[in-house]
Amino acid sequence: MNQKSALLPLVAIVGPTASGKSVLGVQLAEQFGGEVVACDSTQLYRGFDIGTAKPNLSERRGIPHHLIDVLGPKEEATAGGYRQMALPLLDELRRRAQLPIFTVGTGLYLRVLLEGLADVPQRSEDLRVRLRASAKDHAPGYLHRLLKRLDAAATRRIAPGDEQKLIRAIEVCLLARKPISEAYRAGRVPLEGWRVLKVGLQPPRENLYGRIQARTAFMLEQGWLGEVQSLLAAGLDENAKPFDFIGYRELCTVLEKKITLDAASAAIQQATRRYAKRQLTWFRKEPGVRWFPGFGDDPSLQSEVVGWLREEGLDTTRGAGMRSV
RNA sequence: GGCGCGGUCGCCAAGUGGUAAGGCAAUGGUCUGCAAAACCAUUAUCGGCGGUUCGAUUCCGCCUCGCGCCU
Repeated sequence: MNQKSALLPLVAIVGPTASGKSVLGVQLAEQFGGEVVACDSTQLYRGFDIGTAKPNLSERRGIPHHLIDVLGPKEEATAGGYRQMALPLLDELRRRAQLPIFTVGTGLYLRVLLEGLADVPQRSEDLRVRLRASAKDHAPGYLHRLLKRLDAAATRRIAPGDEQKLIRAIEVCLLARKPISEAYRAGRVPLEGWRVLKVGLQPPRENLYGRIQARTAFMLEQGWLGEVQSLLAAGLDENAKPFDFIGYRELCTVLEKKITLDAASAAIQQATRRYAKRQLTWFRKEPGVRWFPGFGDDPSLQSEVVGWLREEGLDTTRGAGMRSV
């Protein structure tokens, strides 16, 4: 990293879905002269707008938003891929003296951005297909035993039933021709040159669940079902990755007349609650977060956040609060 | 009013005279390239009262609630 460049501030807003990260992000961008960077595995995809809660143009209030709509439905979002897109973007924002404000729904992506990734091969769909096939041909526990032969240390950290993680570990061992735990020991290259300020939104659980209910209804009013219909009408494969996002599968089922819209709505709310719960579990362990107990669209919470960021040395007097700290 | 069937965790649902499967949900957690994913853990004393019994959720009686049928 360039040692001569000053340490610049970077804001990351973490919190569960529907906690108001996007609204707060725009607010902070206006106050401190910044731009919003989505850190969300689903907002990456073009065409999947309503269900992924992308802020629309008027909600963006003229603030540039990045890393939204950058993938087509057939492309694969990955944590490493996200980092590769985010790093040059950060360079650009640094050059333009804009405060980067990440709205983080996908905790893994933020961690990978900040801490880096071990130098190991990417996923290989071919190899995965073969591994899954031979797992079917063998007795249960095959993948677990296979990994144990390749890397006993790694096996201890993965549950025998977690096929997804077993396959990834096996894949890395085979492709890298060395144990994955050895590759991990070599360390990773963290993000440098930025001082990361993490703002955590933590509204009371019951209120959050209420928001989820209201937002689901609102999304449906906004024409979510129609969005799904036109995606399918445009010829998109229903098996494309983004259709796995919360709600899209359910709404496909509604279009097939297999369930009612009300049933879909209930299922969507439930899936969203569970997702929020997992996010909270993840973020609770995120180091260095300054937590605020409420929603990002609450003006009093917003001013608390602004106050905290000022204390941390951010500058609101100019558009670009890019004073070195 | 009578007859029949049935009341097992928030929901669905097995089951046995010796102290209650499973699924879903919920909650907690794990996670270095599918993460809005995947996985792991935890959660009941069987409608109420009494009887029989060494021991009943399981057998008997009464009560209660639900469903169906009949008059």
